[in-house]
Amino acid sequence: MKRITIYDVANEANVSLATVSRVINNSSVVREDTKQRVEEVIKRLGYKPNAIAQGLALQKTTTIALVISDNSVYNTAHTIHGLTDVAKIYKYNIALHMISEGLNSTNETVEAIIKSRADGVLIFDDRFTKEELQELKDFGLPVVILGTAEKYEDEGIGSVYVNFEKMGYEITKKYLAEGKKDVVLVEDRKNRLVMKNIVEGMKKAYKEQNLDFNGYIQIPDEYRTSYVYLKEYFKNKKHDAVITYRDSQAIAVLNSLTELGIKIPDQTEIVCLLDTKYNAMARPQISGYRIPEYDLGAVSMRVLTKMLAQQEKEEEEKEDFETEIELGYLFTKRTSTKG
Amino acid sequence: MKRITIYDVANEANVSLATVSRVINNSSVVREDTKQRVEEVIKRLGYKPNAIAQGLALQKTTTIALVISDNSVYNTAHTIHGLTDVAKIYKYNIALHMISEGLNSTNETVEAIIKSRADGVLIFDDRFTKEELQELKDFGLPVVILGTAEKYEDEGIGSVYVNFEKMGYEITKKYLAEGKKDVVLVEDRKNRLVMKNIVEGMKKAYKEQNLDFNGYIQIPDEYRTSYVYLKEYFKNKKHDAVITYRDSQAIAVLNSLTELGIKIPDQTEIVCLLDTKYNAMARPQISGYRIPEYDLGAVSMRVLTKMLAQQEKEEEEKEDFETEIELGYLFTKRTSTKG
DNA sequence: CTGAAAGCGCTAACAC
DNA sequence: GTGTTAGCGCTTTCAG
Repeated sequence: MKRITIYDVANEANVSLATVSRVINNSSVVREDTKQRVEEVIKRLGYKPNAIAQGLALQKTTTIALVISDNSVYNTAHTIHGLTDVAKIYKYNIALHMISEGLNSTNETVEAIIKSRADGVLIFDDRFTKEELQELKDFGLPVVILGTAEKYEDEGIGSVYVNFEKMGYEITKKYLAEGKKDVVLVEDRKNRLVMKNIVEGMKKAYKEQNLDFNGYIQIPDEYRTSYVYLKEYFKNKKHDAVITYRDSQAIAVLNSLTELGIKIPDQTEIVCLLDTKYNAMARPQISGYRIPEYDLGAVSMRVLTKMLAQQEKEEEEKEDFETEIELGYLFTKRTSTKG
Repeated sequence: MKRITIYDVANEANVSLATVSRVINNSSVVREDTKQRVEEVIKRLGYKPNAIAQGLALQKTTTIALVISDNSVYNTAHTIHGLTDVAKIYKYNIALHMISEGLNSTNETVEAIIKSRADGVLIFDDRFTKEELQELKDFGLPVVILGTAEKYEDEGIGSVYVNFEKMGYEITKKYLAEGKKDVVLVEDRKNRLVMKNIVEGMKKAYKEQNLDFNGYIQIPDEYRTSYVYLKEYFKNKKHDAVITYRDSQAIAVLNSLTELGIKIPDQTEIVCLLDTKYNAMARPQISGYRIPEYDLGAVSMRVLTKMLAQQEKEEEEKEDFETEIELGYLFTKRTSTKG
């Protein structure tokens, strides 16, 4: 299996490999006729430049390492779509690093990324430690964290996120203003950091009314699905409003309450913070916050490419630009809520 | 930003770079004390072997190109999970190539994969032409196609799939045997090849009873969601059973029928061929075929690694093994079907 | 406008 | 056991 190299086309076209290199890179001024000749040979021989060799010579791979966790992979499709679309525009390749519970750690992933000599890193996982992120930075890799609202500003790490604390605050405040004092949040064990943010927002709203928030429904370990637990839970507890993060939980709440004969939204309202099409398919339809998932990916990739471009520049040319971007969200009222 | 190379550690440890290479590759017999010394230096300097340089020297990258289409990405999470888990075991990296409508073609993707010098290719998209697949093969790349039942045997291309034709045949046959002669299938425009397979299976079942199948409900172009169309459609049409491919369509059918006052499953039964957790959340719960999505990824990656291992062997040592693997499926009866 | 040659970081014979 | 050296395929000065 002999693969065509730049030497082969140089020989065949009676030019030096430098010239071939020039035509495949559209660089400098190659005389039109020799360019034509070389291109003809390239086509005839089916030559494809070896990106690995280019990577070695140029000291850059034009690939971005994308880190996803086995938790997040189940709802990152739109985000990945956005991110790959932008990567395409800037001609970056994507190396997928999946963090799979029990199989590999964030630590090993950092190691793998560094060895791969990716040019930058996009992380969709909130379990990386400061030290691990620092290791990437020390290696000269721009890093963008996606989806969490933690502040990394001082670390020089980019981040693109939705402010779930604010979301939790706003929705709770609204209910409290309506005199509904019993607003609860259903735990999502797969997304602890987001949960923490939401809880903080809700607490803040309660505190403003001089009330204590203690409506965090934690699902005990022995329950595989929240549905099973919730169905039991709601037998004795009534709430003004139930808030969930994931669509499946919102639907579980809906089903539990409906089956217990509780009227939605009259007796209890339901809101899902991470809206999906499935919320609209439930009956009654579940209200939710639509977050810009595609943009989450697209914007973070764009921030990363900017950081990469910045690296290339001379010290005095560097521009200042935003590396922490908060994305908006939009409440979509459906029939699981009133007013 | 000076990065540590193998020379740096060789100097620091007072050995040649060959020795360093030996210890990082655990190869041959390096004396224990020099090994220790080298490892100490590697650690102290924070040296990480450059996978790009290794790739150039070894003529292999230990990366697999994974092709996913913007259509399939929305329901490939489990498959990707399975596939990355196995890749991890065999220490393969994954390069993600997303085919995005309008942004890039299968053609360009083939080009990118070849340039990247990936060692093998996993394709989760049914739009590649024979010529494109051939081009990959001509370059010496083992290819495994994932998810479609087309036959590539003669092309020496692996494939791992679920037999949807059989599924369509079986479910239809069952209904016909019960005397229910009006079974329909709802179109899914995003998955034409699968649709074709299902229709063929259903036709076969009808033909065996000397009946003609003409229950393929095609959604006109002007309808953005099947729900809108179906709700109108079912006003005048009653069927014994409605079959869909995607969960969202099954739920759309369920909602349409319920809202029109049609009793499920008494008047019409609903079956979803690609079962998901959302089917279990609908009320009544939708029956469906559970397909082994995780295994689809895991098995295809395993087949690919076998093909890769085979390449390494001498001609006479090559073993024969299955490169076309049909995965099973399991019908999960819920309340949208009787009997 | 084009060619010669050095170098990117590493591996793998081949010596010693 | 360990060192020397010739590539792997490409880019990029530097001459001409």
